[in-house]
Amino acid sequence: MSDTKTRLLDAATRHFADHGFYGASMAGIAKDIGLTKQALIHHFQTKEKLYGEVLRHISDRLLSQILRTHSEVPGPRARLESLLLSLQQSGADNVHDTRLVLRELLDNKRRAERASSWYLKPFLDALIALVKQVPGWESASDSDALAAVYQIIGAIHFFAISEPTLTQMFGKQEYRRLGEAYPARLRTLIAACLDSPPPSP
Amino acid sequence: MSDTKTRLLDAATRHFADHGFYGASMAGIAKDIGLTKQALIHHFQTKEKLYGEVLRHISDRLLSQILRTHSEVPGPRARLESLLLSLQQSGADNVHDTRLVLRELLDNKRRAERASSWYLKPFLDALIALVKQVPGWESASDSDALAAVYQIIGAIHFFAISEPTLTQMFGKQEYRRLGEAYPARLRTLIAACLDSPPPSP
DNA sequence: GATACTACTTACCGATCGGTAAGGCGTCAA
DNA sequence: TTGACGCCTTACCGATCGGTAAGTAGTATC
Repeated sequence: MSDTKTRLLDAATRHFADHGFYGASMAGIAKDIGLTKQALIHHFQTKEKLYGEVLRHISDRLLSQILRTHSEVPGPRARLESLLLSLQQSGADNVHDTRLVLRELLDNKRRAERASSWYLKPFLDALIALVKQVPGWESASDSDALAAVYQIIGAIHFFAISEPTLTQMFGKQEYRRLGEAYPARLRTLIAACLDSPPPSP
Repeated sequence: MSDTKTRLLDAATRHFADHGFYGASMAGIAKDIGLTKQALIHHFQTKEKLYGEVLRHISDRLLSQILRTHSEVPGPRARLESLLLSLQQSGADNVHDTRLVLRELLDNKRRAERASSWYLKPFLDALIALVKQVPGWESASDSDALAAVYQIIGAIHFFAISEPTLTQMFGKQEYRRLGEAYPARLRTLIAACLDSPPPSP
């Protein structure tokens, strides 16, 4: 991919994350790197296609990076924990991506199907399979496994998008402390979730 | 408040939750209840003011209802649990509200300050104070208390907005089971969070 | 040197946006 | 009967939206 195209894609990711699909304008995205709207259209044809490319780009980053680098961690439980912690780290590093994922979830109409067949579904499937390998969870239903892991994902994503709000409410320093305390608490949260498997049917 | 105004406010809430501030149009909101755009403008002057009224309306509902009805529950721990569970119930009953809150968090620019001084701040302050009354948490810092409770809120809100996506991914029946399993798991999550206070300084 | 292609520009289009102006209609008061 | 007011309409405005058309500069191919 050409350098210009990559820079356009990055700018688009930022704008879509900041203002949503409707709030972001083609002209604004292009202007961000000193080009005109038509240069952007030249590379991506339509706004919808541009948005699709942005999503695909994010999906590639998240799924390949996270799912692959943890396949060698020994034991389902350790692997699950490592995977979720790196999801948190990834969310902290790439806030724009997380915010876009959340926006996708909120736009439940025509876009919900895109989100499902895209980012969340394969990810959740992998997590559910992993949970059911953890001792005590072998006979758990899919919904129980999903419920357990969904709470953790919620805790991760919600925190990831809250940086500006929390910073403003409690100050920069307090937020920094919060960011440091969070992974540790997340680890105990994961442990607690996995230590209390659902009653066997 | 007149009946028409209430209906306009409800329609606006729905549209803002579904499409965001920029995606929602004044004409579309008004048309939803068989009126013209100018009737809507007549009642609320501008789009910004309408949006502000929608937020205030939601804030009133959530804060008064949730915070007040649980002040009589005995003991900080039971009160905290009851409060969070009713937050979950409220999120399930009023999905539009939750989705609007999440959108507010995502629009971190000029709107973040509104979200903080509005819905989350008093709510979080109350929760932090409550956590620090729980046995074992008396000497905890604000950030530790906040981190603990923020995970739970994240788990609640993330699940509340996921209904359409989860339904589509796993089917209606599976989602129903998930919705039934969630409060129970939430209770164990809360217990786990409060049972592991941070190390005293 | 002609050709063709990529990368971009300016100029322009119709549609839609939020908002203004002015007026019609019903109700209530004087 | 008249005037004032609330509620809502049609008509219209400028700005901005995404997208099209046509053309220009640079570069590589032959």
